[in-house]
Amino acid sequence: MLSERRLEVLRAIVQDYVGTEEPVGSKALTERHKLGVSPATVRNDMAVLEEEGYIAQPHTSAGRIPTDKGYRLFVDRLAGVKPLSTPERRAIHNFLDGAVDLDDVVGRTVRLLAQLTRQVAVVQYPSLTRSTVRHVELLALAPARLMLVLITDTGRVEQRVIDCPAPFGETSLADLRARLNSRVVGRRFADVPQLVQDLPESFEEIEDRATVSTVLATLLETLVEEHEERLMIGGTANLTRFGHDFPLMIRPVLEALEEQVVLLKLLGEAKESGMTVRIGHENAHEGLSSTSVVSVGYGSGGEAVAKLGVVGPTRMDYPGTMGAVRAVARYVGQILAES
Amino acid sequence: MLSERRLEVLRAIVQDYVGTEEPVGSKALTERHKLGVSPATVRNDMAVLEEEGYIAQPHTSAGRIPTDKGYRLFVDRLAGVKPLSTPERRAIHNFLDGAVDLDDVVGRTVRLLAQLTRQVAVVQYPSLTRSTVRHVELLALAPARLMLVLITDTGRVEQRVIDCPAPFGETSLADLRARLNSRVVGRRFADVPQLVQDLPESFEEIEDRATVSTVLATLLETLVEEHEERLMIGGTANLTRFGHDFPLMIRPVLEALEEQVVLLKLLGEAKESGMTVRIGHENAHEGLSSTSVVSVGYGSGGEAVAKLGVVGPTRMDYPGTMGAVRAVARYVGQILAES
DNA sequence: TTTTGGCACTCACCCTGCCCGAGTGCCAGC
DNA sequence: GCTGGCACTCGGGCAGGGTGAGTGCCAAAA
Repeated sequence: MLSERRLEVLRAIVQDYVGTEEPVGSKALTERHKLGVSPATVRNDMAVLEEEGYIAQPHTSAGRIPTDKGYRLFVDRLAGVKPLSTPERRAIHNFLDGAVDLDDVVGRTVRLLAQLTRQVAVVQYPSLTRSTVRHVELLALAPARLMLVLITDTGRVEQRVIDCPAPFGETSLADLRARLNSRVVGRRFADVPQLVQDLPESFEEIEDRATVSTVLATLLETLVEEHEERLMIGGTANLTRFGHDFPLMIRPVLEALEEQVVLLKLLGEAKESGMTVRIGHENAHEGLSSTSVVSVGYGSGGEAVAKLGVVGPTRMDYPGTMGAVRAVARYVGQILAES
Repeated sequence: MLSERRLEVLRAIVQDYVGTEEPVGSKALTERHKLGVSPATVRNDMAVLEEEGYIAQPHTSAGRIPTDKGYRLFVDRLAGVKPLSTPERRAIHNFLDGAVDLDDVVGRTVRLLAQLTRQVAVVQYPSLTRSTVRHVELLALAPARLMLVLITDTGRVEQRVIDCPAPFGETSLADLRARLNSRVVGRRFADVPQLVQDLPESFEEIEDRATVSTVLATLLETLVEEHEERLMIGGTANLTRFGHDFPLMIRPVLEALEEQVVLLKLLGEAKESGMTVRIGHENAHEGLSSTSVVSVGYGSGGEAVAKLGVVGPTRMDYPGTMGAVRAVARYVGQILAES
């Protein structure tokens, strides 16, 4: 177990390194922080911290920098979540109010987060499976061609074109539309499959049954597809503030960010409730091994419908970032609840 | 007027520089290209080309690199558009077939373009004003709250929540929906304003008129808003291949790419028909002064509904890039026409 | 008039050796 | 257990010399 003072030294190292981006030595530490001990003592403490794997030296005779393990300890035990300042809070409101639709909300959120944290922001669209159905619309584009439009309570709209096996009358269409809606509106998407499974049988005409089956198949497919998970990223220009070695770091990170699958997995791995911080190599993806990901769920009610977060260098201001991420998530939740 | 051989020298310089990314000297030129003259002659030609502003030296006693003006001449007079190879053509088809909706088409296109050109790809969503109306849907979310859903022939879907001044009956709603659709379906969005301007008067109830006005106002607003112009970008990881000085270049470019407004203006400035190539400082935006933008319109019919293109270093393979951009645009047009 | 070979010149780049200073580890003393 | 002192290490910055690609110019050849 590390003594109180050693923890204090670690905290000081993390704070200084985050601020200066340079390895921090014992002398500088005692000057900037009131530790009440001499550099020599700090050196001894540092030696212990290094032995335990919390800090490391880039090379002999350089200062120390925190390791992933060091940041982990810092986040878990040494740092709180810094609440936002009033201007920042006001900025969130100003920025997010006045969004006209879901795309707009997500777009604004991503820009806001990027600006606030000065890092790369990632915002997931509300998940279909955790939303409820607001309306299902069926339009005849041609006699044997339908368009299915799904609208969720979170404002998300999905559409698919369906090629039907046989022409489908306007009456049957209205009928199907009505039955479909009466069954699923207000229900959660996750429950939809079992709510509609007997629909085809309730139609008399054989051709109609076939068409109904096709429609339902498309509907269900729309619900389960991985494609349903969309997200938006922004603030990639902040990658250039990664540090002096950014030319080396930036490429794998950009590549990882381009792979939506990777990002979705990243967010998916985060805890369902509360904030998640994944530091450096804790991230499964190779290219992100020198980044940290701070993510949190957001939603209109108590329940999270999706996640959002930021990706930045492991050397980031954790308290501030966590504060911004949490504040934004809360307010986006409110916005969604209102619309 | 430059002699034939001097043009040939310029072409050789551009080709070599694009390939090697290094200033090209007279000796290397005569070795790699069969110019039929000695290095000394080439040197004289280079001196002339430099005087005319087509090439420049980074510093005394280095080779020459093309200037923006040099690239311009190269693109206009010296280079054709390189047709794609069969595998590339097949890749386009494989990649783009099987897209389920418009988002998917745009997303795949952007990834495809980025991969093919190894540069940053930008794809604009089909413009609303140039599309035709496929359907207008009005849903009652609450007695005095409607959702307006617009569907275009290009598969684009826009929605807006409308707060009405007064409750609106289901009958009136159906009535409005029917009238709206009968007037605008199949028409171009640009024509919608004048097609619906007299709608409010045709309703008897005063309250209904107010609501109808509100709905129409929202509808028209949706059409004209700058917000209607959406786009998607991808392949930003390719920025890391910008050249040795990429750390300096990448930030302004990333910043410019984050500003959708900038990109929209960029595409907007391009010619309506045919391919547009803007080289270096020809781009209005400061941050893009060392990039070139190759863009072209695409659409389902003969008419362009939106544009797509790539952003890359001025030192790019123009013939290849132009070939890829054109080929992709053509095929996306086909896809849209089919759906 | 144009092309060519020759020649002196100019830099960017690389390698080397050097010094400097920040930072360390260790040890003896408090 | 803390502190001050001291020798040691090593990265970074700076100056200097060599190298080579590339140039401009000029006189001779085509």
